[in-house]
Amino acid sequence: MARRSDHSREEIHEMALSAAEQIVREQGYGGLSARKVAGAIGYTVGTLYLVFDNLDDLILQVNSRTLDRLHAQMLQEQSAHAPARERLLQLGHSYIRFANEDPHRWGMIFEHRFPPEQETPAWFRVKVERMFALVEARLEPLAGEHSANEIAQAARALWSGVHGICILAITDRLDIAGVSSVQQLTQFLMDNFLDGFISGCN
Amino acid sequence: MARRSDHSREEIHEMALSAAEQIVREQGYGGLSARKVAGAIGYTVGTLYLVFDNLDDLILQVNSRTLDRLHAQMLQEQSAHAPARERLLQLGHSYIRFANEDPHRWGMIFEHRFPPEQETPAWFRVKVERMFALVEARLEPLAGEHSANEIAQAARALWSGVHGICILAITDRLDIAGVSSVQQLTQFLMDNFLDGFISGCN
DNA sequence: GTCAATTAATAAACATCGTTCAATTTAATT
DNA sequence: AATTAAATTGAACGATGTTTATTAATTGAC
Repeated sequence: MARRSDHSREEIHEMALSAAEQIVREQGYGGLSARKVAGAIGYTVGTLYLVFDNLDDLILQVNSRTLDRLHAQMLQEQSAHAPARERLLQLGHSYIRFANEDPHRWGMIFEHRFPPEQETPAWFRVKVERMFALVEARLEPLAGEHSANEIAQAARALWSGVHGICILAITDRLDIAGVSSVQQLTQFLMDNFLDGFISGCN
Repeated sequence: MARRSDHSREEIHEMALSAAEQIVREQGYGGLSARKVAGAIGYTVGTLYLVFDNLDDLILQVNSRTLDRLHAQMLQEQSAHAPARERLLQLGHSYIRFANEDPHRWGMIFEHRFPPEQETPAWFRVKVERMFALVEARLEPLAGEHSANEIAQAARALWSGVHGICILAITDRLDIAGVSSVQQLTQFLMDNFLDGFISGCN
């Protein structure tokens, strides 16, 4: 096994992903290109294709790591002994903080379209599911007599809502400015939804 | 004023927008290119740049028309004499139906990023605002003693939620299939949010 | 009716993009 | 040292957005 440089295939793989992440952070999804990534790690384009199937593959792996970091941050920022409702709010705030600290990297998860007629990879869905599971877990102790199905539905509805606020705010489609306004709007959505869902008056 | 063909500048403008809309409908945002649009109307790329500043300009104008159609459809599908709460639900269903009937054209409104350091055009914000205004109007009679500010916030929170469900469903990030499931989830979100907001128990 | 001025439209060019692949350089094996 | 196999390159291909010099057609003046 001859190799010209000091980098193994795995090292190049890792270097490329890191370089791509930095490019996306600074220049966004649209600023990412194979040649930029290759240049940043001191190789040529051809080498990238030894390690990735294509750019979509590379992007997918960057997105995978972003989803992992997001999940880890949401987990870590939970204060273990707080009441469930507060922890639910914390999840929302974590999500928004994450998106706001690195909007391009977060955004690429949703900007990137899978090639036509190639469906979303199963492992990708799992990582999204994992996030809903976090919400479900905090929702459960609040759900009273709601069925498991309803809890699952509530988690999806609520979290889609948080995501909706987040993406509209970051892409400047809501006319609100600053993170705190977004946090506030999210809290408003969650508070009212939870009041309704917990149904203090049924 | 010499002209070679039978088409005025305005006609070419209109033809290009129509062609672009069809391309986007069939092939999505990523399938749109200046040469495709030019070819579809029997001209070359150069001609397009006589009529549009650049591709971003063309896309912006397509998006503008999509927002207009969306707004018109939401208005038209309101049954005038239904109670406010039902009309609110109708707005949500209209939105989802619209997105589902032409997901690519709807999606481009949100996929397209304005060039860096060029902020969102004011008229674009107005058209988005106009949609929130529709929601606010239906929310008002339900809002009881809530302030105008709270109503505005509720409209934004609620509609971001509907949008979030819609975009996650269409980009296949929610594991739900079919329009009716999306409608159902939306109704679930709205019902619970409204129950909370109207605050039957304060 | 002819000519000049003006505009419509094109075709070619540029830099960049994703992707492929024959050619080359390096290291390991014999 | 010669052979073999892998690592890496660089050039090529077609497509992209955008610009511009050139060509073609029409108008207005005489």
